[in-house]
Amino acid sequence: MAQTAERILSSRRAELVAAAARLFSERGYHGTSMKHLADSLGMLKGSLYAHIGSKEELLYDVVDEGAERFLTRAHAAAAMESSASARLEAFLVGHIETAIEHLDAATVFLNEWRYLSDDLRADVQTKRDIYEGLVRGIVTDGISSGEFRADADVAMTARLVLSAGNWVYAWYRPDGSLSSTEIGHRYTELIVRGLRTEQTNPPARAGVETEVAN
Amino acid sequence: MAQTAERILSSRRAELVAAAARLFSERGYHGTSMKHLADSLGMLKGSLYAHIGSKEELLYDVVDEGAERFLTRAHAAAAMESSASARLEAFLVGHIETAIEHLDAATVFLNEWRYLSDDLRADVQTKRDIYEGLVRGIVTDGISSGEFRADADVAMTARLVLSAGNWVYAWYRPDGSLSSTEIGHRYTELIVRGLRTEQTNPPARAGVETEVAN
DNA sequence: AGGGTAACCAAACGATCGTTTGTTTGTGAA
DNA sequence: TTCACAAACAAACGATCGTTTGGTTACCCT
Repeated sequence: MAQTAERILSSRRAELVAAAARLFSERGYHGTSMKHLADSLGMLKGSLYAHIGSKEELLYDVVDEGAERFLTRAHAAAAMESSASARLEAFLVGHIETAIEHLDAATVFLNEWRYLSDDLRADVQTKRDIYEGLVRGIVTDGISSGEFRADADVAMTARLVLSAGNWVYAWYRPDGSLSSTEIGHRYTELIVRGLRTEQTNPPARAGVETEVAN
Repeated sequence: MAQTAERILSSRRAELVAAAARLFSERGYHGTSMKHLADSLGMLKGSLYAHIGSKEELLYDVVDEGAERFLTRAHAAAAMESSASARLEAFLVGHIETAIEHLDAATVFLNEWRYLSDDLRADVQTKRDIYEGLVRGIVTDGISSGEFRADADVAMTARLVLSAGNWVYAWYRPDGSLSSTEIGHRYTELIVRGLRTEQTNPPARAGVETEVAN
């Protein structure tokens, strides 16, 4: 990838990418003009081209930055030496923490990546496939270890986890009462509880039944 | 709403809206020009304005059409006289069937509605709030009837259901092996299993574990 | 046969699009 | 003091943007 060298050398360029992430996430890629971007940085649109090659290159940088962040956290979660439930929780919590900490880049990664040209989009697609493979691997591990139900649908379970995480950007507001960690924890609880085999269910059983109304 | 009358009278207009739904879903609202739209219909861009008032009006029509479809199905599901699990399944299956049957409008409804001007977007936001309220109502009913765990998180559960349904557009391909009904059914199973109180768990317990396939 | 009308064309409007070019400024190293 | 270099300006490029205007078909109703 050609722009790695530039990215290391230029610090001003990183500011451009950060500003682009914010604008692309708010107004969309096609809804953001180079003048918008230049205005937000207090310069003229032509001056941007001292730092970048094209508008699309900017989009790729934002999207790829998002992809790399998600992948890094996911690899760490998948490599943990612990139960599948714990790894699934680490995966989902990591995903949601990443999405919220870098909400702009995550939003662009999820919404605007499809406007990349074929070559660049294929790059991103590869990373997305790897990402989904990591979740599926965790679920598969949980099944073969007996931790999860043997008849669990791996693909659909992985999709449910990703759906929960990927939709956070659409409803999360920074002033909400739940931390990103707490959100991930609660989602995981909901999902994992339905995945467990009976003997691994949490013990508190009699206590629950006393609270049943009706 | 002013354009209802026009919508009834003109059939050609409906074709414009349908073409706009397809293009907006593929290229995004800002990525679709009036020339794109006119080309797809074999006419000149200026001629479009015999049928519509503005490009944004077209976006609103597509988005609102999507919102109304989701709401209609959801009201029907919520009004069913059956268990909360059954209504939750009807809701989610209805959502996913609607999303897949009208994939273009659903995609635009989910992705492009934020580009509406403040007034029109507020209209849509109201409908989204009602929609979310319907899911929460079903979950709340399930808790107070004892069908769902008393400590279930209503807001997060509703969000999980909506996340699962809203993300379908992002991965579903018509050539896939699962029908929309089946997708909704499997998601519901995953979610509801984690919601149930213990005594309402499905009976088949020993038989499940023999079906190790996947 | 004539009037109405829906549908569309042809041409243009000013504004804005992403990008390029040549020049000027400020700053630190030699 | 000079040189180098990064950063930004000033101005323009052709293309395309959403929209408007005035005129031209073709068909239905009576």
